[in-house]
Amino acid sequence: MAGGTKRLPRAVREQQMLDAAVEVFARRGFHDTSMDAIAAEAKISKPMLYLYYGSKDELFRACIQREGLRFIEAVAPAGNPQLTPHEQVRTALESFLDFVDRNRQSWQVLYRQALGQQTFASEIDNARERVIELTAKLLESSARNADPGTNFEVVAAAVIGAGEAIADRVASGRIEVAEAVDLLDDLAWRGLAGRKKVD
Amino acid sequence: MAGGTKRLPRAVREQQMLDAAVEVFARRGFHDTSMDAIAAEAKISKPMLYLYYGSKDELFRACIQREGLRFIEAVAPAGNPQLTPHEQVRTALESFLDFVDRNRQSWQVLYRQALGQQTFASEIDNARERVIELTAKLLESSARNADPGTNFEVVAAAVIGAGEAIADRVASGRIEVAEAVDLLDDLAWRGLAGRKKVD
Amino acid sequence: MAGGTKRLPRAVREQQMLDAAVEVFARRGFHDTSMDAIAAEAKISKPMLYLYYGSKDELFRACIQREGLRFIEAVAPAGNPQLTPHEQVRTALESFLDFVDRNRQSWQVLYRQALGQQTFASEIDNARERVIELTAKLLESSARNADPGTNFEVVAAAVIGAGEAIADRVASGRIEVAEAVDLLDDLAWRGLAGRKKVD
Amino acid sequence: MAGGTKRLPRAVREQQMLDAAVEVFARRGFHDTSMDAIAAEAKISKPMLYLYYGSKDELFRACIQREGLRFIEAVAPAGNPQLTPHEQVRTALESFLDFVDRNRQSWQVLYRQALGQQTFASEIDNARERVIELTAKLLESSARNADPGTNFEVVAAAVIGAGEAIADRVASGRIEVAEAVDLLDDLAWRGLAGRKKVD
DNA sequence: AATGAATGAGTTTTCATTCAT
DNA sequence: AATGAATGAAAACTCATTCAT
Repeated sequence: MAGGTKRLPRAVREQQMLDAAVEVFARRGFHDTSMDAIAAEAKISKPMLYLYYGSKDELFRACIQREGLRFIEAVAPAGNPQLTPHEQVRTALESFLDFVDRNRQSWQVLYRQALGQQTFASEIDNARERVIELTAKLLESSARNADPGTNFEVVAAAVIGAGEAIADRVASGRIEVAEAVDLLDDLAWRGLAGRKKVD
Repeated sequence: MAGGTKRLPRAVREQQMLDAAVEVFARRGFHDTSMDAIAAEAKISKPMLYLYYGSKDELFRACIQREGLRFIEAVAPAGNPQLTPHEQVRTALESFLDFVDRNRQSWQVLYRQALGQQTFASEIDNARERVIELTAKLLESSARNADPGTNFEVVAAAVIGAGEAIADRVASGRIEVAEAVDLLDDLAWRGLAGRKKVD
Repeated sequence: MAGGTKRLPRAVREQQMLDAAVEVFARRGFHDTSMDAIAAEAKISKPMLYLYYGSKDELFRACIQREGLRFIEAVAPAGNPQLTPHEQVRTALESFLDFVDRNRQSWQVLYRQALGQQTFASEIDNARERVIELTAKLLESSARNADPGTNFEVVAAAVIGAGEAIADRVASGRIEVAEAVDLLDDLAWRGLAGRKKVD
Repeated sequence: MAGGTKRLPRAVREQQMLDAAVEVFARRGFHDTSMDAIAAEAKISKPMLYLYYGSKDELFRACIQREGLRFIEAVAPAGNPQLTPHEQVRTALESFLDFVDRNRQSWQVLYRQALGQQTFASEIDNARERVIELTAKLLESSARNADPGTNFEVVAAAVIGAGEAIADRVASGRIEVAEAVDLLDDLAWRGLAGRKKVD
């Protein structure tokens, strides 16, 4: 009677499980999260977890994947050709930091942490590289007058890196999204020297 | 009489142990490293480890601390007042990436990974904050003409974040230190828009 | 409408299941065989298996029983009164080893293995005892001139034991049926000491 | 205080553990024996078991090995050149069945059962083959007047097989060692047909 | 008649950690 | 000062078995 034991279609259960997994992984970290804990959180039995995801690793991988997708989906729309290059970059930044702000746990623990989990670092790096590529394209089209030899992918990596650092500050509440966006936008566009005049 | 059981002064033993610990933690990651493995690497017995460091956590903490110090020591000299502000920033960047290049394991696994280890994230964040503060000062004195309201600490965080991202690329051999320094220096100083002309 | 869910008469289903069970038990061993695997092999659902056989143990028992029957059926015809005693024994041997040769898996894994499965040892022993009794009768009538006090059942056990050992060698391909039959026949009839002259 | 927790030298513990393992494996069978049960029987903790033997499989293997050695040691002395061939065979048989009689558990479950444990069958077969070789040599030198083409190894296999079957009857108390020895000796030497005249 | 969905109960295995010497 | 011996506690994973449909 106690609410459990419902027969749910596969797809629903899958999400229910991922939700629980993300939640607990986020709260306690990968290694300190037991399958028992996830099962409990999802209000299902452990074997279900294994039935659906095969192993703890796979489950975590699935979490990363889903969150990665959501992440990309949140940032991608910035690439709207209707906007000027500058606006596009700004929008991307905004989407990014906004996503982090609204998904602090996912960001702080899933993303950051997975990088520390040898086994999954590549998964994360893939997602990140996709974001970097996307960003590189934005930058490329937004900085037409830049040095033609510019390696935009690396520049994008740097910019994303800066964004990540700021994102951490957003996620930990040390800075507001709006302020962060302004700062990064400004910094990216005009650099340190040009914060008033040019060097 | 036979091999082993040498009585070493405390300080020596401590380093011997930390060396071993860093080595193994770096190679296998925090959770996948057993105290057994560290003891074996240090060629001492496990109880010794506990005698000196009390617990695995403390031991790891000690590793972080030492590496953090080395890190700061490597970067600090950049704050040489004899150099122009620009030179100081450049030197700092160079020291930073150089350190990473020469200590890839420490960087990639100890530093990055510790961030994922809930328990130690603060340790790392402390070290990082110190670096950020240092950098903030450098930036502050190197950008005298900047907007007076500029929050240099956050800017520094962003710059360090960019640096970290690039550092990852250095550590994984995807980019050379020299090139990375040039790129970051250029990016930081003139921003995206100013890479030739102004926006 | 689409594939599956055929309604089959009980008897057919039963055989289909036993076939699958024997196949998988033989390939992987009792404990390493999951009900899932059997259901998959039989292309039916697990509950079906339980509906028909109640439990894994019962299912295995059913396998043993069926194979035991086939076994007896293969050997029994040797008891043809038209044949001389010697011929009968020889024929029995031949049938036995021939059965093993043609049912290597059944022999090597089902039979041998079941002996190791505490729970089923008795099942096997029963089947074996039936064979031994059969053999004992054959021997009794084929060795009219033997010591009248001879305990033929034990002799039969020994002979069957020898047969089993040789059967293992047949099943593993280390000896041919024909050669094995000759050897055993000779050995049984004349013993080690009398291996010079003919019967 | 409760008797446990003594510091024992490695060698002693090893035996203590093997004793317990053999005991429990024998009583319950390989798969139905948990490491917990063995640890309890040995009055030590489970980790010790793993420290010394690495895994359940290895532990079982160690049991087989030890029992196999004891087995061989029990039978080997029969190969005393002072005895006549006939005596040697008889002594071997006697040692064999005597060993089984005095080590019923070892025989009935370790030996028989291991054969059913896919993973260990080869271990057992090795031990058995060694016994067969030994026996083959005995037979060869005890049956000088046999057909020169005789494949003694196979004959030995048959004899040992017969012996095993009888051993089972000994182990289950259905026949006395003495009677069994006489019967097998007689059977082996004179065969079924020759059960009238004396040696 | 037939099955997809679900789980209770257990197993092996691994560590960080501590005595007794 | 130094260690071999020992363990409590927990985690991942599996499987026979049963509902609800």
